[in-house]
Amino acid sequence: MQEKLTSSLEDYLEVIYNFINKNSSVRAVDISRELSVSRASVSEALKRLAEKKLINYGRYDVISMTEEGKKHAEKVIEKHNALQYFFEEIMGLDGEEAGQTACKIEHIISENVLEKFTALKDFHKTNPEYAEEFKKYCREK
Amino acid sequence: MQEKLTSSLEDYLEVIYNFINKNSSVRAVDISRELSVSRASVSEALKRLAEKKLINYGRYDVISMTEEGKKHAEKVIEKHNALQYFFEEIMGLDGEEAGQTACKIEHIISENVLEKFTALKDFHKTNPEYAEEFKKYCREK
DNA sequence: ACAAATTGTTAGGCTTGCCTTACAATGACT
DNA sequence: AGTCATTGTAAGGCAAGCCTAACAATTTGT
Repeated sequence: MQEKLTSSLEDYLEVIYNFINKNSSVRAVDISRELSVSRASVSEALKRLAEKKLINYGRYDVISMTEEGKKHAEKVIEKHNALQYFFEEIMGLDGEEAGQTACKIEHIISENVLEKFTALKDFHKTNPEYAEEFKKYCREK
Repeated sequence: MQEKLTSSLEDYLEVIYNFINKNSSVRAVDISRELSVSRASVSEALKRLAEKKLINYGRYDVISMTEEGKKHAEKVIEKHNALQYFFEEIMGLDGEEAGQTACKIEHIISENVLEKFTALKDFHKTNPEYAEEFKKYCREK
């Protein structure tokens, strides 16, 4: 079901999802600003996402997401969050770099790897002493 | 010093480096087989790497690496190894998936993130009980 | 040494993803 | 309603990366 998307299209989808959830709608120009690309590029991306039936969209039309699109976006965001937690809370990177790194890796990891990161997060939450020990180790170097 | 390269060019560089170190020479066709791309694509990539002064190469010529090229390749390989260790020994993925994942992420992470992964590896080697605990946790789920 | 196989290059094509420029549609203000 | 700013689209261009097909150079085998 989950068709493979390019990193770029996943980025667009993610932004659309987040915007709709926050403000209940998105305009092409919002996406363009968020991703720092031209409005023309957004236009193209929307066309491609609509072709793949991940969003509902027609010329000058309101943007909405299909179920398929939502599912896909949620999966990407889930990966993002697991990675962000890992890099920030476990590896001790600052939020900025953790976020940037998560943004790139989220398009790469498989379902299986996501599960591992999620497990690691759960493990860390129930056993915070292990990560503490690692951070101490880093400081002492 | 370290000029930015695309993931693709880093892959070529890595293969060239590994081949030369193993067999003392590389041919375009070796690279083509290793990366599963056409010989034509290799030709283009070699031209681009030579332009960037990472390899020494001319028409029908032997391929050798410049100091700059070696340094860059070694850095990528260092990232690869740190990631491979992480995914295989710490996260418990099988070697195959650990390798594939490392291959993609190696092009993404910063020097800083590399250092973290390296530290985690050292930490894990001196304190194997922490990772053991995590693996146990995974098994019990 | 010469034919056959292998290897490397070139040319031309395709897709993705970006850009700019110019134009079309929409919205907001008076 | 008319004007102006904003927003969206279309057209045309560019680079990276890949491809195939045809051709050139090199190597191999006898």
